[in-house]
Order: sequence, then C-alpha cells, then structure tokens
Amino acid sequence: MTDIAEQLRAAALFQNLDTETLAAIAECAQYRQVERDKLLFQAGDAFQSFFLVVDGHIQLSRLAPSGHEKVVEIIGPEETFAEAVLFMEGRRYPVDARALEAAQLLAIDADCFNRLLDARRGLARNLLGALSKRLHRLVQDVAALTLEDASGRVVGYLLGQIPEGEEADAEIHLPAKKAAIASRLGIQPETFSRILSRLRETGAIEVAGDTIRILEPDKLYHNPG
Amino acid sequence: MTDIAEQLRAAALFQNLDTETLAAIAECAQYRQVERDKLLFQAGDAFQSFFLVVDGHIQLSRLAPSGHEKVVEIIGPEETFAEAVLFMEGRRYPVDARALEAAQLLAIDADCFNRLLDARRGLARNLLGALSKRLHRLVQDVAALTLEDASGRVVGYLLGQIPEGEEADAEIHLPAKKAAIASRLGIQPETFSRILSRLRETGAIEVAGDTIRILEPDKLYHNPG
DNA sequence: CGCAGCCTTGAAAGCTATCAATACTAGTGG
DNA sequence: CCACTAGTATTGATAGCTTTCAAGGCTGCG
Repeated sequence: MTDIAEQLRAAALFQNLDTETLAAIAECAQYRQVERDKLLFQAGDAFQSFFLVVDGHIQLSRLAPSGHEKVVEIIGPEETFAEAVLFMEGRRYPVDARALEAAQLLAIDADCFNRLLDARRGLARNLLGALSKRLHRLVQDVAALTLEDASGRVVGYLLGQIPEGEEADAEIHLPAKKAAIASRLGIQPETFSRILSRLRETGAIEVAGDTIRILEPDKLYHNPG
Repeated sequence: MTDIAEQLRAAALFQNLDTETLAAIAECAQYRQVERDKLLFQAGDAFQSFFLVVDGHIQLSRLAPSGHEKVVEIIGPEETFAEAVLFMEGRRYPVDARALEAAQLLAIDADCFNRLLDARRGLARNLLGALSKRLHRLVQDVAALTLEDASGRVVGYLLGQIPEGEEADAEIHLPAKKAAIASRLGIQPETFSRILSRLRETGAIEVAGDTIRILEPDKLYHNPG
C-alpha cells in the first residue's frame, strides 16, 4: 500500500474501503503544501479537487458584502473538505479556504474521483455518510446560533472540543486563533474574550494561551452575559 | 407508470432516473396524510422512512433546552426531507416534523430504499446531489445568521422566495405563519413584523396578509433597524 | 355578535457590537 | 541579553439592535 493510500485510510470518508479501491483513489491524489495565511482556493474559483488535511488546520470562510469575514468551519488533520462541491451545480467553490498554519494536504482530483464513483461500490455510500454528518453538524450550528446566546455557544463549543473519554479535567487546545474561533461561533473577538474571562472568574475553567482546562463542567451553564 | 412513480419523478431527488428504477422506488413508497399541527415524527424517534411532500407544508424544528422552538426549515411540495438520516449513526430523526396545514406525503421506507441504493446506479449520485444542495443552503444560512442583521435576513429571504423569471413586481406567498418564518430567520415575530412595516413605509414592498409584493427591489437594501 | 388566534405596535431592558486604549506574546535585531 | 515591533488578546465605556413584556387591533369562524 502506498504512502498516500495509508493517509487516505485515516479519513472517515474513506473508511471500510477495500485496498484496491483505496489504491485507485490514491491515483487521483497528490500532496500539496500551503503556507500560513495563504489561500488554497477562493470562493468562485473553478472546482478541481477536494482535500484531505494531513497536517495543519484550514479555515473555511465567507466574505460578506460589508467586507466582514465569517468563519464557517475549521478543518483539522484527517478531515476532508469541499467534497460536497463535487455535486453542486456550477462547480465552483462556495467559500474561501485559508491555511491557519503551514499545512500539508492531499488534493483529490475531481474528474478522476468522479469516474471511480460509479465503478466502485461503497464509495458513494461513504460520501453520503460524510455529507450527512456534516449536514447534521450544520443544522446544530444553525440551531445554536438562534437558540443560544453567545455564552451558550462558547460553552457548547468547549464541550464539543473535549477529547474522547476525558470528561473530568479535560484539556482543550484551541485549533486556531481566538478571533477565528469567535467568528466560527458568530461573535466578536472581544465578546469571546469576555466570556472566557467570566468563566475563568467563576472557577469553571482555566485559561493559558490557547489551552483551556475544564475544571467544573457544572459551572459552565447559567452564566448569562 | 404508477401514480406514485409519477409523483416521485417531480422531486429533484429522483430526477433523471430510468422508469424501472422509479418503479422500484415506488414499491418502497406509500401515501401518508398528516393533519394540521400534527407531528409526523419527533426528534429522537427511530428512523423508518424519509418523505416527499406531495401537498402542503412541513416544518422541521428543534427544541432548545430552554423550551424555545427553532424552525430549521420549511418544506413545500415536490421537496424531500430526512433523506440524510439514512446515513446518520443512531438512525434517529434529529428534528421534529410538523404539518403547517393538512398535508399529503409519500413515505419512502428506509430499508427498502437502502437495498436499491447499491443495486441501482445513479441513485446514489442523485442523493449526493440533493444533500450537497441542502448543505450549501445551510452554509448560506449560517453565514446569513452571523453576517447580516435581522433586516438583511428578511430581505434575503424575500428575494429567495421570488418565483423564477418574475423579477419585477414579484408577488410572494409566505408558505407558513409569520411566526414560523420569523423563527426560520432567527428573529422574534415582533421583529419580523416591525421590519416588514419599515419596508412597507419606505415603499419597497406591499403587504396584504401572507402575500407580499416587491415594489422597488432597490429600496430593500440599506434599511438598518 | 363574540371569541380565539394571529399579527401589530409600544416602551423598556438586555445583550452584543463597536470604538478605543492597554497588556501581552513571540519573533527580530542590536 | 535586552530592546523593539507587529500581531494578538484583554479590558473599559458607549451605542445600537433585538428581545421581552404588555396591550391593542384584526380576521375568520361558530
């Protein structure tokens, strides 16, 4: 098995595929580096490939007519993005993709992958699963944006970042600059900072740079602004 | 071709499928009526089938811990919903589905449809297309919720409701009670009402019950609260 | 006619954004 | 090793938009 196929296997999108199929996909893929703060693609660009993050973090964002930027998602290692564009009319990327730090990616060629899609059973199913999961997360985001206030969204985000099986005394590493995370949560950086301060003052969390330790999960709730 | 197959063909999800495949799907489907305000399913219910709206409108909503209800989407005739649940872990509906008015639906059995998915080429592709489209819309929603204020979202919604090729003097019929649409837009009914009033006062629109006429599209913009 | 539900309108309170200034951090160069 | 600088984060004060609470108006139906 090639190096690339090995990387692919790590992604949820490509799990449970036979080695032959993985090898075929690997033929469609090639490595790509992006420097910190560089654009990988821009909203409106013609769609050529989708991506698997091998190392680093990529930020997907949209620009508003007013000039404000909104972070839609922050993608980390072993996660894929832009797969959905394969099936969208127009075949253009709907968002900007920017590297938050120097990142290594695998670019999977759209046309090449498309040909595999009909031939290989299970591949379409994997994609459907991946899209459904993303869909579900987005629905949750929309609900959070309207049902919860800023504190609630921050708390929800922190809880969602807790690593598996580490409920007590969890330590979270923020995957991006605080301003980017604030945007992802639909709030201003200042508000994000203030909310963390309040949580810190109540003894719920401990903040040290981009590391946050959850001390008392119970205290996270009911901290209105 | 059966009556059911004919209905299926209307949905974007089942377009460009050969008649044999359509007939096979029709075998998985059966009619279902829902009375006004009745629940079709509830968040947490075991997933058994997804739906095509033949007539009427269905509202998908989520209940917050606080007891508030948020409308995620309003589904009209020839549209499908809950397809994504087919591929989600847990196999439970993530939202409530309620009829806004007496509605007729086609319920497509999940297990039955699932078996077709592997056998029939093109079917998976259609699903992928449908999910991608929905995904894209949700991303736009998320962006709108954070990039635009309440007026901007209302205006965006109105523009999105304009029927094809009717740019000038368009007439819009609101598909649901104003309170439901307000929730969909992430605002309170009072705010929705006030924003429509302001647009009316500026001469941009004309409101008569659930019918809205766009008089001067240019005036829709730049009407801060 | 009268009731119930929905929508509209008004006034006040609350949350978040904005503007502004100060700390802090990391990387650079003297 | 320290000073400097640019970017990032925090903190403060104010303004603005939206929500909330309340009351009045409208419409359709029994």
